[in-house]
Amino acid sequence: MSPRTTAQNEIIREERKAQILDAALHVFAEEGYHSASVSKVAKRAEISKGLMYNYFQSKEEVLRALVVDLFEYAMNVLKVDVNETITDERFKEIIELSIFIPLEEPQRWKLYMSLVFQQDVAELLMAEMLPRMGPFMKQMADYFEGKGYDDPMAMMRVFSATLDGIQMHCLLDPTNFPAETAKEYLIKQFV
Amino acid sequence: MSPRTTAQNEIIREERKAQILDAALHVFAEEGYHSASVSKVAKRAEISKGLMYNYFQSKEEVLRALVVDLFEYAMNVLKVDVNETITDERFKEIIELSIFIPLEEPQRWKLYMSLVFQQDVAELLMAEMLPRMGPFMKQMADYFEGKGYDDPMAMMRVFSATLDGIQMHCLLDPTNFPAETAKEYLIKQFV
Amino acid sequence: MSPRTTAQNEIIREERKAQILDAALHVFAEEGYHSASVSKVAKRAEISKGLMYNYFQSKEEVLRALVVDLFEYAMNVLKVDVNETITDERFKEIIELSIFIPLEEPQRWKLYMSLVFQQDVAELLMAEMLPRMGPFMKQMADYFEGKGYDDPMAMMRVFSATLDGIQMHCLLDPTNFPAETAKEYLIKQFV
Amino acid sequence: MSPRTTAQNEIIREERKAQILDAALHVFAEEGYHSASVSKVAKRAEISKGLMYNYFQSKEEVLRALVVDLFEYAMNVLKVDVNETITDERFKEIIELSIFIPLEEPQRWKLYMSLVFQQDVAELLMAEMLPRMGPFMKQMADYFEGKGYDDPMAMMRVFSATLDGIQMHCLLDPTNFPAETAKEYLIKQFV
DNA sequence: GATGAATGAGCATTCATTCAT
DNA sequence: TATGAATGAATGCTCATTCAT
Repeated sequence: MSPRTTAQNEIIREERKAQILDAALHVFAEEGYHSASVSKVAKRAEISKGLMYNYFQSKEEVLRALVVDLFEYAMNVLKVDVNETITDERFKEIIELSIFIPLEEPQRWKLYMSLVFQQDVAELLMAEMLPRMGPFMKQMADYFEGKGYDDPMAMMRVFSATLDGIQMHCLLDPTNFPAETAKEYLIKQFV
Repeated sequence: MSPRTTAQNEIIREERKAQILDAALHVFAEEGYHSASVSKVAKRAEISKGLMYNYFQSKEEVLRALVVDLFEYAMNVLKVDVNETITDERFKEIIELSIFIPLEEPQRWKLYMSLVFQQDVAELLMAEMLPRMGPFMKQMADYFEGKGYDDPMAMMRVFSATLDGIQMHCLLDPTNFPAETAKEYLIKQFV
Repeated sequence: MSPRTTAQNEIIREERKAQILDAALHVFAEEGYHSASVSKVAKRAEISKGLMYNYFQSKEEVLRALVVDLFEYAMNVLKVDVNETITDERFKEIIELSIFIPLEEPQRWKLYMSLVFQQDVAELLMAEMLPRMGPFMKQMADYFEGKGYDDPMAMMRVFSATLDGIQMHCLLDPTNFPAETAKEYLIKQFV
Repeated sequence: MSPRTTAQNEIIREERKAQILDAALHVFAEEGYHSASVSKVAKRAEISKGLMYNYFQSKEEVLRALVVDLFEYAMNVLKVDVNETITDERFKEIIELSIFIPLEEPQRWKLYMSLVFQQDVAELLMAEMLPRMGPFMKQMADYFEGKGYDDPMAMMRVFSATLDGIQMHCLLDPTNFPAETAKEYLIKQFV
């Protein structure tokens, strides 16, 4: 019986991690991070409770990993490349993707939203997110600068806030919120 | 000889209730509804845990009372009168108040925001809020109708979402968020 | 405002006590002594919790009083006179009354039965009951002695046990238990 | 390398369950089901409170298991075989065993008796017991039918009640109750 | 790598009892 | 006499985490 090679182990580990994070995403989103129990996550991941602690040091560590994942996922679907210069066309695309993508994975986004306002968790969240967000925000500020705004940084923040508000309402009431109207409105105002 | 009069008891009860709700507001806002313990609320209110249950049937009932309070407070500070017709001047006022008032009582608003995305709690929240919100939303839709928008209801929702997004960012980063820019932007776009 | 006279107070006290005991009987019987709360007893008696402690030192004291009451009630309905000599006719009457009276106030008897097997309560119960029971048991033993039994005391205890068993089953299943058959059986065997 | 095998775990589980039930039996019997605390049961079982909930979903579930156990134990010691026809000899044996067996494990029986009259618990108890009791009661009714009684079912119930009464007194006062006299009396009357 | 038995601190809630009025 | 606000210890139960295997 030859033992698994290190490489094989690495693959197994990655798979297991993904499995756990996927389970955690659903359970946390459904019940809220604090109410959700590690047992339930383990059960959903079809592994033992003990094994979870082999992969993540604590429940909080699972959350942290989830948040990092979320960010990477978001950057991917928005096709962010922090080195390009944003054109009007590209800006429109960002708006469209931002509004419609959350609807494809509402669990992920609801979880994220629910965390932002949980003071104790938010700090952890921001510690992970902010450094990663910076370049993207800079990029958008540059776009607004090109548009001739006095205070492009401020404009970028107003835009971000507006977009977040619309995403939020889309998530909370996906069937009734007028996403299309919102999209057109955003494009008219900001592009 | 005689015990406390009914009136005296009524006063005590009202005071205590306010005391408990105030404590709960802070503790829930700081730690999130689920993480916060009844013990901590009681300690902050400087009463015994048992007494809390003399005033509220459960932790959830405290939350419910808090939410009702919040709504009434919001309607007051926005000086809402659902029978008036909203003028441009009045609409400007609503925007200004909406942006700056949360900053005066950030705890209240953070709590509210944290609840919206807590799936299990959100239902409870919406059951209390929606019927109360309806008339105000209608009033704003009428304003947009007067402005000649094709779909005033949709516009109202986009406006609400935008405003919520801006309030949210104000709350999360009060020192850096450009509230003044946001206000001017909202007035320019919607009034 | 003249104060109440001592005599008037005494009457009020007796009434109140009866009121409390009646409430306690029902609440204890319905929920069991331990599960029943003093609050509920007070509510049923339509007095304040505090006042209960004016009349009884503790929940246990209420129970004790209830048991004493129960015993007196039982002795009354059985028309016990410890000085008479029991005749066959009288013995038949005791059997009949013993079987059918519990059915008229099942609450009282169920409570009593539920207490007998609650070790902690049973001691208290027996401390109150046994001294009061003694003479009546003696009286019955005398009856069996007259019947020529070798060990009349033993016979009395077997009879008591039999009677208790039948009472118990009557109470537990009043609609189906063949009380009439049981009565006839007892009379045939013991008289 | 590998964790405990399923078989090993099964053994541990069975042992622990027995340990908990044994502890619960004593604690419940001594203090009554309602008064007894889960903590005390755990302490007596020399395990943590938490572990109890690994084995039983609730305090009530422990009780239920105890009752089922009790019944099985009773059927065993009475050597019940619901398919046999009861002879006089066998009937005598049932009487003897019924009187003397409770004395060997008084805790078990006292617990059982204490539950019968605890209205809320009794339902649970009967739901478990009645379906199991039925065939045995039928068997005894058949015996009385064979004896030529008019209403063998009624006779069976009178007999059961008598037996219960005698068991009850035996348990409550094992040192003084004339068990031998009772046994002879029962045999004389019913066999 | 993997299990699940085991822990102990913590939770929301209840309740007998006290006491200022 | 009468009230009910107030207490604090106790209750049934949950759960993140540890650890022997």
